[in-house]
Amino acid sequence: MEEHYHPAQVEAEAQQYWQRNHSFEVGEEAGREKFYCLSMFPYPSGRLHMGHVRNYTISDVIARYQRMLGKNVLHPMGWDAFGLPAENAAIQNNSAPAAWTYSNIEHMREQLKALGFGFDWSRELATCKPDYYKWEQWFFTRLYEKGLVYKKMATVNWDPVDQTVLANEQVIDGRGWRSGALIERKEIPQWFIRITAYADELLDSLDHLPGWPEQVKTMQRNWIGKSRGVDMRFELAPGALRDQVRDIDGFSVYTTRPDTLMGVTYVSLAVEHPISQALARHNPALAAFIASCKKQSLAEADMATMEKRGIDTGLQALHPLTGDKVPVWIANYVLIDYGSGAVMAVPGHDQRDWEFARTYGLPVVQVIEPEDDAACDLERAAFTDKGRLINSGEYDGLSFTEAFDSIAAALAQRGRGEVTSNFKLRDWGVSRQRYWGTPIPMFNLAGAGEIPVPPEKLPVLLPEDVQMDGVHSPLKQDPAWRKDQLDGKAVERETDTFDTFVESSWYYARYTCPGFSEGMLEKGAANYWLPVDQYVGGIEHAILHLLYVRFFHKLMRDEGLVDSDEPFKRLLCQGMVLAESFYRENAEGVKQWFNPAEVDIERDDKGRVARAVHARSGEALQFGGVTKMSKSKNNGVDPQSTVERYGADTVRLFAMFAAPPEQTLEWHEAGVEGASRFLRKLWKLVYAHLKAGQPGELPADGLSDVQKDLRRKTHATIAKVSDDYGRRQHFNTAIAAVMELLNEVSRHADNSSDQGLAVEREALRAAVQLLAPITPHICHQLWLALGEPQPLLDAGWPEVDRDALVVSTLQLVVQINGKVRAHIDVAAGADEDSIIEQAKNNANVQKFLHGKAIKMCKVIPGKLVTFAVK
RNA sequence: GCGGUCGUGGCGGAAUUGGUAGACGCGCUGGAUUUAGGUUCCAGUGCCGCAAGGCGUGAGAGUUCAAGUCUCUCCGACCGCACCA
Repeated sequence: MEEHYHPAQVEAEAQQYWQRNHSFEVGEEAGREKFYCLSMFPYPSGRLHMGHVRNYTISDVIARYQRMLGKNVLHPMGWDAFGLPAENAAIQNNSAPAAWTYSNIEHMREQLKALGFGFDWSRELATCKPDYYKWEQWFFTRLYEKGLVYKKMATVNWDPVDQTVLANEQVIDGRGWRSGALIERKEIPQWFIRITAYADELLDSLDHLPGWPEQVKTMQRNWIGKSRGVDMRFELAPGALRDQVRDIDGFSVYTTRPDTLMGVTYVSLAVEHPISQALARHNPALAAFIASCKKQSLAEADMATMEKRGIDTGLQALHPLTGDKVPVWIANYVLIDYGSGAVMAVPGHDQRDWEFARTYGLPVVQVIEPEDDAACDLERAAFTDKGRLINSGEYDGLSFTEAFDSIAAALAQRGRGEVTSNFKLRDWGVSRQRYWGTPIPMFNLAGAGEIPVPPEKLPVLLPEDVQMDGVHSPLKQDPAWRKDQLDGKAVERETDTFDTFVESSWYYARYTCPGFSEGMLEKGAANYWLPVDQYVGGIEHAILHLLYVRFFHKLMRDEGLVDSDEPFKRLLCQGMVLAESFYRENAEGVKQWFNPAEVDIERDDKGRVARAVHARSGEALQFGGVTKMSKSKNNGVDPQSTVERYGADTVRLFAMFAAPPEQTLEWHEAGVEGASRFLRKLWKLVYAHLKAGQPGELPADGLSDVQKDLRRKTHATIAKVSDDYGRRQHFNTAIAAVMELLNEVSRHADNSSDQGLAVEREALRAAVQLLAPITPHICHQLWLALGEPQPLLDAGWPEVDRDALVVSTLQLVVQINGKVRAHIDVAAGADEDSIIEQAKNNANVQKFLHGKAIKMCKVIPGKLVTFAVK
């Protein structure tokens, strides 16, 4: 064994060993417990970032730990290869998205290998390859046959100058990012998958996912947004304007608060509502209002925070119970996609309606009063709590529940409404007007209608050798590509491509049989490995991706492809990676950001940052806070250069040590150095241990107290670390526990006897095994150095020797009125009375008990003795 | 705006079931060794105080013998919001 730790050499040797032995290539083994560990596959953006490193280190640690427990572990990797950035890069570099993507994959694969992740590379897949997207296309046509796919008009961001559709991301302050033109909303026909048909199941089966974080399940529940309410019908009142909406005689409204029905003072329609559209054809003011709304952002966050505006249509509707006339308005905050695109406005009891009514001078009527002493002043705000009805005629005095039922019954009796459930969840629009994606496998017919592309014509190939003009999709620019024949008739190919969430909704299943050419999934393999036992990925995917995947799994189940109901048993959502940011402001107030690697920090004697200075120029810089690593703040730390400098094990160790996985992680160079220092120390301890001689057999008894203490620490550490890996998934505390163990080894070094060496050997052997999932390279080498016959990967997990944990005395805390006043050592088996006696005899305890009456005295076994005195 | 999460020393964090707040690491201070493989080792380090002790987990209240942990109100930061992935 070398005296000094040389990470580059150690890591190259370990990686060569794994590669030579195909250590991570696995197959189905009947009768052996399997474990499928999956991390979210990366978008091949060009270089690995620290978020990737964190993600894959977490899943690698879990996979290696499960393997050491003896399981058959699948840990695959692939590429989420379609998407917008490839198109942008292609334009910039004047290359094709495919070429750019493939070269990024090559580079990133090497970066991943350098980090020593134990992936089964034989199963690697890329979603932009026809043998992958072919089955996605096939599956879509199956869904079409089942009626789970349909086409409808939907809104997109339209750049009127470039004549193209933009993603929300490409709209900045309401303008196109290239043209700078004011963006308009435009309705175009698009394909949808009927996720709402599975809304109830997606909601209900959340209750059967104990391995998912509660917050993710809550977010999904709220996103699905099931509510119970009443769907009711407002007839239009007779009047002059009725002619303009001749074929429409009313509209429906959904509300979860039918108890407030007597407080309705107007109704509001969405801009896209058929009545709004019809009236606008005759009314220039309405048309102008609608046109101005079309300039608004599509993003819901903007919709919710924008100024609420509206316009009176002049039309009136009839209240479904009283028959009173209420004015019909058009308002910019009414969503066409939720409910029926119309809302009944109750300004007294809905804050948004209240603000709208205040702005436009509409009446505010109170129909609910508080049941408790809650504040209710309709001059200041709406009263939105549930309460008791007033000013509601025959319903006065009813509670929320009573009023809900009575009013719903009255509406039903008149044929004006019924109790229904409603979902916030909307069907999944999968059409994208872009080139670099899976072509949607549909033929559009000359007149109207469409035909799914038959299986023998799949895949619909995406041409890879294209020129990007920077604005339009090459598919849409190429009339020849569109043309096809079906049964001798000319048909036209759909030129839209799929949302990339479609590819990422089933890749986990395809990993079980990536080369299968006879179908989407090979059932034997899929059902051996699925469901995934552990999924690891960013919290930013908590809703969309994770909901679409769950939906797809159920679709595949109903197609007979998989047996399970849910794709992922256990889910871990890791936090973001942050770093310090530094900038200098120039005379125009423009900030120039400097990478932390170029900044020297001067500290005061308390260790606080006193001054930050640009290393090369010596210029003073401003501190921009600790924020998410990003291009815009130039605070990304490059994994590759960090690996080259410190080694992969150090990078992995720091990533796991600096925070528990679900929290944000602050990347600090000094912390990385600390991790590196620890690995050198570990190496040195093993080296010194081996130099001291051969250990003897570990004797059954006759150990010194110091030796017993070290054995106790060793086995307590094994127990703690196993729990941290398996149940808690808190790897930072696992590492801290091993650090404590090694601190004890170096403090109480007793390598002068065979017996002492044996105890030390046991501790070091355990430490190497316990760290192996996190720092596999150095542990691989140290394990060999310790002369172990089996490779570490398959050496198993250390077992706790319960006998080593036995203690003869315990330290208890003595509290008086909740304050710690003494520590006492008591015999392990002591009874309560003698413990209390011993506590009372303690000098400091006596001082605090003196002259006081003991009101209460209690022993919490193994922890403390507490007195309450007066 | 809606939904979710989080606020603990100079910093990252620990405290797992209401029971010793600050494990482990970074930084800093002092000392020793060595000036070459990004040294190493020892001691100290929440704040106030000579000490006894007091104070202390974003702010304010509450429950309890006991609250970082439970409840309520408020403040701040972050994530998601359906065409970024």
